[in-house]
Amino acid sequence: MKEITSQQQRVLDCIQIYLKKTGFPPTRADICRELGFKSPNSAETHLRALEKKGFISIESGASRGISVNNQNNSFGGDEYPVIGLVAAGSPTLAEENIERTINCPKSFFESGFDYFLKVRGLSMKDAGIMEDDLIAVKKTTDVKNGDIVIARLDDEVTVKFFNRKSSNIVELEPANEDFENIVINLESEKLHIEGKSVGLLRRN
Amino acid sequence: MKEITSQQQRVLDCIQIYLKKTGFPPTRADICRELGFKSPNSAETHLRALEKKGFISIESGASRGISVNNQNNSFGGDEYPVIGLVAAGSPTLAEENIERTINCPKSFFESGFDYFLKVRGLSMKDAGIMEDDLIAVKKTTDVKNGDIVIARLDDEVTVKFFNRKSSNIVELEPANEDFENIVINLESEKLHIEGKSVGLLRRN
DNA sequence: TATTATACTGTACATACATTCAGTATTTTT
DNA sequence: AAAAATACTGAATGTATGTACAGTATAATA
Repeated sequence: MKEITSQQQRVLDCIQIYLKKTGFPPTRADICRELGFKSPNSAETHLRALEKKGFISIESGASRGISVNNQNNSFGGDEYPVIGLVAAGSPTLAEENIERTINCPKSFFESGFDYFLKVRGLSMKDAGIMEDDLIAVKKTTDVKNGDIVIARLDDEVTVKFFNRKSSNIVELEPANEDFENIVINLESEKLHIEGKSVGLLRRN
Repeated sequence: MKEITSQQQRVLDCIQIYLKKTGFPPTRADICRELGFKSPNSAETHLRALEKKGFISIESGASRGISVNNQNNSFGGDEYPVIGLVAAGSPTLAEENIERTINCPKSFFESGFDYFLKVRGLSMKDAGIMEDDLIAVKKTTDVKNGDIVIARLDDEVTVKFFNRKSSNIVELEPANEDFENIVINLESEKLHIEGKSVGLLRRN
């Protein structure tokens, strides 16, 4: 795959946007209209260049016979970051915390979600959450008792069941008898709820 | 969305298959070729019916101006069937066994996969597989010791660890101390390996 | 019983579209 | 310094394609 020029990139983007908007590829004239060209041959030559470089395929003679060569097609879905659950430090979306990204439909986990969190340890094993599992996290502070939450205590981030005992006592409960409940007095300790688990992804 | 007739369904399927294969919608003539019609008007009338019923939209005057009205499907992935793990009967892809489908990128689970299996029971809970989890199953008989396999014994389908003890003794091991190993003598009993687990999906 | 929807074949035609040819100009590569 | 790639305008042409019109026939509604 040779390098693409900026104008060719504009044409490629135009094709993908048109495709997403209408469901079918643009004609030469459509591309001209979108990008302000005045001759269909402007689009034509760009298409030929894109084809030569391997970015698209053109079905000869067919109207709108353009297909984008993108096997790992990220279009339509989104790239979601995978964040490592480091012992210290919050799971922010800062670039240095992002291990990689996963392409996944927006609506994949019912209530929508913001990122994947890679699990360390077995403190939630009885809830079926194992080491290296990816938890789909929705950023929210609106959590109910029984929710699996991503909580930050000082600089420690953990995944636990949320259980509000009283107005200022919260228990974070593991799902593993080898671990103990974390009891937090909100008056003396600072608890930050990063979000809650809305799903899980495991890849063998 | 009114009900679709079988012929209209064939046309709709044809459009989606064509779209997936080529990247752009078919012409009336293409549909005729695919489905054996001899007049472009056959395709035309079916398209009009599908449009009237809301399954597709047609851009008037535009070549190949067909778009499938499928809000949760503009994604460059595939529809994978979800099959219930019924106590009796094999998890075939027969239509009556398919609970629903999930749209998911082809490459979502590394080695590729064929369908999702909805888990019943807790026999694999220590492996982090809980009730109602969806196991991504790759159809294969090439399994190694330690793989989580989908096995059929007579008409019983189970998910267990695979462990070949000798040339004709296979053990299927649960991951839950409340359950016991299933020892199979291949000479007297018939074991069918449906496939193996290549991932897991859980939606809260 | 009349009417509408379904399910086709077959012909015809205007136009939407791909594609080629002829230019001009700038930049990059050889 | 020559050749090739990039980046356009503008006009022309053949055909790919949507679409309307004319029929035939059966099943489902009203």
